[in-house]
Amino acid sequence: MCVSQVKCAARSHGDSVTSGATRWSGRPSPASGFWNRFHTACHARVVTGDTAEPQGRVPLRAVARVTLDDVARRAGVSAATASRALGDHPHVAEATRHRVREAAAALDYVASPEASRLAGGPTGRVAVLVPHPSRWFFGELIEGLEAELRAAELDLVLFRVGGPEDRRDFFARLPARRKVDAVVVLAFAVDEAEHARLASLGVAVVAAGGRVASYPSVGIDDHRAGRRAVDHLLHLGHRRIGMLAGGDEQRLSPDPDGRSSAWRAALRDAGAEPDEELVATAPWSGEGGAEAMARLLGLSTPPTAVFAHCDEMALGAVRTLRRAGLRVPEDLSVIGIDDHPLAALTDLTTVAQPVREQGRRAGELVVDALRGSAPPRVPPAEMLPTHLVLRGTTAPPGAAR
Amino acid sequence: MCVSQVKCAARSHGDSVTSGATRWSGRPSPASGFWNRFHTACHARVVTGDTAEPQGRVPLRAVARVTLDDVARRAGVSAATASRALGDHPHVAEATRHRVREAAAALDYVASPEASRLAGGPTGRVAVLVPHPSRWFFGELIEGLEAELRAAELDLVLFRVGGPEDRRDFFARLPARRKVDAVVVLAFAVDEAEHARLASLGVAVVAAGGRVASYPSVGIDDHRAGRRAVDHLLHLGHRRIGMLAGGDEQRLSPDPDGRSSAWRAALRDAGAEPDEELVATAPWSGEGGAEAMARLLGLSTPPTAVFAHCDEMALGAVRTLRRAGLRVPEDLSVIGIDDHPLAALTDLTTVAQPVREQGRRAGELVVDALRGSAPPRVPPAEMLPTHLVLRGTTAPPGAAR
DNA sequence: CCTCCGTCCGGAAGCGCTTTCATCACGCGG
DNA sequence: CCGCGTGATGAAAGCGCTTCCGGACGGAGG
Repeated sequence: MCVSQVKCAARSHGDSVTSGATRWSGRPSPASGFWNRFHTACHARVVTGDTAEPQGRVPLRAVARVTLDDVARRAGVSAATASRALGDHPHVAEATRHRVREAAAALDYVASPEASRLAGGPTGRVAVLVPHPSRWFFGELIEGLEAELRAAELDLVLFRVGGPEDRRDFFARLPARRKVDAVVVLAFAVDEAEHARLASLGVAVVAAGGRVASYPSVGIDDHRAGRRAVDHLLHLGHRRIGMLAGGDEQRLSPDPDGRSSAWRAALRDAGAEPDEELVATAPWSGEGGAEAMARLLGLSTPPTAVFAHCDEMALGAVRTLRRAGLRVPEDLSVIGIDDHPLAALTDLTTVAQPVREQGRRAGELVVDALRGSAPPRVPPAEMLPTHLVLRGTTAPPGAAR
Repeated sequence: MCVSQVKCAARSHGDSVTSGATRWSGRPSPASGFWNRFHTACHARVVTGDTAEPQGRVPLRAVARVTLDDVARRAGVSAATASRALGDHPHVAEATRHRVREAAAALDYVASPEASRLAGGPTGRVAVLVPHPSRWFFGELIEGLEAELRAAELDLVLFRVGGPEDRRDFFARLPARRKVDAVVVLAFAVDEAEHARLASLGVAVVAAGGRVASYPSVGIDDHRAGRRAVDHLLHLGHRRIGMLAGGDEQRLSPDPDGRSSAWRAALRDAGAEPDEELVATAPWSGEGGAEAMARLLGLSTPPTAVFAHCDEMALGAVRTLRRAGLRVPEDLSVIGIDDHPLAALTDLTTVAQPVREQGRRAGELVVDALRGSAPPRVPPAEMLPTHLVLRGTTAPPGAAR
């Protein structure tokens, strides 16, 4: 067929190719077809048959591979010197360094990351472990992280580590192995065994969107954020306050009890004994919140206000309430945490947290770890500020006129 | 300080190290500190001073680097044979292959991607170009893609290509260069110059979330989806139908006119001349939709229904309407496209599209391109089905009792 | 005037893998 | 019983880069 290809090497050695070898390179295996076509294009020649490629789908290799040697030659120095010059090593004459830089720029030279890494350099890659990329919170975190990593010329490799089996699989196979310089763990707790496994990667680890002991981390103070929310409801006069808690079977939250304990503490401080009956646990989603809210409505004495662990859950609760014919906030107040963009649209009162900023800071921590000389004695655990955003889903109890 | 390190090599050659060399390796440059600490740990020894690391932050390198040679030795074969065995090449005895596999498994061997790539193999990495990772649509696309790529043991490298300057920067610097086997472009159009640049990467290109001529792609039929939405409104009896169009300065949508042209065509087919006054263009966001809706409300004769290019815009519109004291759908109907999870929560009527599935299929196309032998003559352009989801934001005009 | 010690640079040795080429053992028809 | 094709294997040559070593060179110090 027109896709048959023959190695130059084989060709250049005359027709001494054995039929076996020819068969092998002529019939691309499932794993080699593409590589023949693209990656070894510089060694390969396409032997077009009668049905020549109509689409102009000839090998795409358009840029010639510029190597360090090319740069060195152009600058009139050796490859060793060129490498030193580009790598900002000392003991290179200023003039030489300049010449090499110019040559590199002129040739549009980009070091091969593979060769560089193989010879002892860094990979320039950072792994990001994320439970659920499509949730706004994680998307936002990633966005902040990406911006920072890009500025540092690091690439972001995404690994989804969602359900328990994903998680097991990841830590068992450790696909990030030998592939990255650092790992960022987004918003989930890492247990002892996993910690050990991660440590065996021999890379820097940073946590974002929550705290992980023993790693540098950025996050918010969950307890404080929770207090802000519950205190707001208490301040409005509510005493029977329900809680829609994010389920945490997969330890998605490093501080699963922060928000929950805040609810208890706030109620106690207000002189109201927390009633565990008012806690409904469900997945961190709109559906979860809707379902949990329904459970609370089934109580003989439903709450007059609910505190949801996140905005999605809060919005789910609002839907359940509306469907039940209840008015928000007149009949029941709802507050969340996050300040999801849709919270503004749906007029949801919430406690805002700077999510993208958390990603950004995590990126900085990574860069520090990679570029910095000495790691800090005690891993920094940054807490970014949160603030209450008053909107239309909270009001004093019995506010209906 | 306690972080000073000396190369084993330098040490083993006795104390012939020059003071210059010592100075250089002893004082980690901004770019080398971390690498000394982690990556070249196997060549380095930590010379702890009096202030020994108290945190037990000794070099983390815990796993010994297992090389192909180790595997080969254990299996009692040469490295060449081991490589062939693991790479599924022919001409390897079944028994040998088996032995090598076992040895590799036992040693927990993972090929060094750098070395592999350098020697002509694939990188096992796929670049994903995404405009806006925190938007649900893209997150979902990424999630689908990731699942598929993971199954094929490919890593996903994320590049945010958002605003025009990002875009220019990306295509100018082409950071994916020499780093990936394929590129997936999410939901944005690629112009001629960019196409050429991408082609120069010498990798496979796939588009998802929209069509891009000359690349294999997956997406939905925007025109058809738009028709479904507008036809629904027409069917309910609306004739004065507004449109909240997603702004497309950055050519975020490969088929910018698909949804818009659907609106025109549907109206014409229904015997109503489309009134361009009823088109409000704004960013693809809740805020954008809210603002665009406000503009339409300012018309002397506002529409009785609006078709939004996406659910976020539709939700923004709903907020504007509520704030204006209008009831949805009694006073004005609203329909979107996407079936965003919050659409279900907010009872928004919409045209659902299988976003995650698009990501998944894009992943398959990538794998096909990489593993497949011959690229298809004409790049496949898959259209995934959409369907109308009836909820509570649409009703016949004047439905208020 | 001759060391000694810097600076600056080139040669060369790998990094861990894939692939080519040569070799070897085997079984077969002549 | 020899030559030869065939399948299985090993030795070795790179891939492009970083880094080590030592040589050349020049100025300071004896």
